[in-house]
Amino acid sequence: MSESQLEQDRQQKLEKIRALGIDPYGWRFDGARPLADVRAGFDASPLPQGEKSTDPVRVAGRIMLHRDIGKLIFMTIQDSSGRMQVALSKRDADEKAWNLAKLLDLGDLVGADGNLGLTRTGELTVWATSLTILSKCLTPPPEKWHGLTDVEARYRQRYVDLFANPDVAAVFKKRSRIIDHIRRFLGDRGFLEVETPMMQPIYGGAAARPFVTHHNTLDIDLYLRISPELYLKRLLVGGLERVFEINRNFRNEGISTRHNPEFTMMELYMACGDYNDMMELTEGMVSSAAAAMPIDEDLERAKKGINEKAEDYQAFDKIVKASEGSEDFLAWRKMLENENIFVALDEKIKNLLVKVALLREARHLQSKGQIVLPFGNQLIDFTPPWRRETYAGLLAEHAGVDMRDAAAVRAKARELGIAEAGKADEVVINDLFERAVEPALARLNCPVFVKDYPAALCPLTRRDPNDPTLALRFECYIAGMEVANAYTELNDPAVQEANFRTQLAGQGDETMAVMDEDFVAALRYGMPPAGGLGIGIDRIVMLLTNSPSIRDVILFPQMRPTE
RNA sequence: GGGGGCGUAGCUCAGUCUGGUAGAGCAACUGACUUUUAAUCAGUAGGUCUUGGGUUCAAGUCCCAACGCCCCCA
Repeated sequence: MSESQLEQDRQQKLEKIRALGIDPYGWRFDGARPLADVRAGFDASPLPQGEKSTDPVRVAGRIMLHRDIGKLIFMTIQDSSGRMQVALSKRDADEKAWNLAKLLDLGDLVGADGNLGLTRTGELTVWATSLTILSKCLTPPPEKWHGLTDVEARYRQRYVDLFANPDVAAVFKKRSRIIDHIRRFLGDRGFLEVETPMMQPIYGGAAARPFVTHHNTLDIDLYLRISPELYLKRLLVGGLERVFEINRNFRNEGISTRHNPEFTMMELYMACGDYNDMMELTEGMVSSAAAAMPIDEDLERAKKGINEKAEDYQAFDKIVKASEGSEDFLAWRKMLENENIFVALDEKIKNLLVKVALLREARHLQSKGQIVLPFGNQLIDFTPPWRRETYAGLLAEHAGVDMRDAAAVRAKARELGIAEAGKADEVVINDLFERAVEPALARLNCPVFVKDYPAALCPLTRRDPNDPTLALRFECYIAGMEVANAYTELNDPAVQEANFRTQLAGQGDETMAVMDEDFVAALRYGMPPAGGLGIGIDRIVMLLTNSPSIRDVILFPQMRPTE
């Protein structure tokens, strides 16, 4: 790899640091306090202007800004909690620290010991007396103002994205918080977290193409799981009445803004329950996770983003100030759009303004007890209870047809330009649903459960005992995304075995395609009736973090290798 | 799979329509500066314009193909 001039410059500085007798790749550095804690714990009141606190403080972070003004050096360092200014004065710092400071570059990791004080402009600053280099940054970091914006580079070099773009780290902190929340939510309700095989000799539990791998010693092919379902159900047989697993599934299919080949799924099974329990769990789990999202922090960050980036726009202050007193989002939004100056604004600034508007409204609604978060240009209301609609009801409402009237369904499909000739009835119904109903669901600003699918569409699913044409299944749609899928589970081994055989004969289009004799054998011991639920964690994180692409919520999304 | 867009300095972007010496800001280098904060000021340097073909006296620019990424549709 050839080094650019910039990298050679940095390499030379590294040698100069070594020549000072300093190891540019540092060692254990104890006691550095998170920058946000230092800031929060600082009390300026006993401190006269210009004076420094006598309490020593130790901090560490990456140098994001560096201002060398001769005999005074200011740096802004960043850790995962925030940023802080560190300053050295030639008069006060020890000589070694001063010489080192003169050799530092943007991106270097440093530790500093000193005392807190305010500068003339009131900026909280660590006035460093000694300085430690923790690691030299040999590759120049992205531009300090715009960060790393190249989408491809952001995904391929997430490690740069994370320190260069603070919003990115915020998303992944939220992701961790959401998953933690789900674990506790289920733990509180008596669910046991388990881990079942990711490498399966027989894959099943979903309709998907698997990845294949090979075990050398056993000399067998193994499949990366497409679902943990058949193992979790075995645990129900074993007497673990409530189990869940949060882990990866792998599906050998396309990649898009909503699909990554490996994705994280929460799957759970509840003995003696049914799909109604699954609805309650879904809305409880997701809405409480939504309520735990830090809207205030998001709002502060978005406002800061505008303040920094919109300096050139004179009308900007006016727009934001006008909004301060307003709790009426719609009026504010309208005002924004009517302002001539708004129309003239840069697209990025406009988006930020809309984002602030949506966050402000979400906060307002949350203060009134609703659970609302922004997603794109809309607000999603997660407040339970969520809407429960039947498949047939939605079809009647949005397509104007009776699901059981095959002729009417076909006529409507033709009217909408769907090719129906030669297709089975259930396929036409499904096409019609996708065309006529799903777009309407996508426009809703709240989650909706779609339940009681036509049995013909889910041949392997347990039927409604009162109406065998209906399957006891629901999917949950939020903002047009399918985020949850649940069933009242089948536990009759004879029916299960027949389903496997039907699948093997090439019929049906859901669940297992491969006979799993051990699974049938397990059912023969008796599996309790149960509700089963799968929730796409990545999609939930997308919704709760206002991320339009699944790649924005997966740290290292799958990319085609270069060269 | 189909359609559209993008790829220029380490980073962020102009330049492509209308072919004619490859540009700016940040970053870097040299110098000045003890309260800066996107520090400032003066000067210097930095390029296989994704890759490969083609058209042309001349290609970052036009044409074809490949590679990678993004968006929309199925």
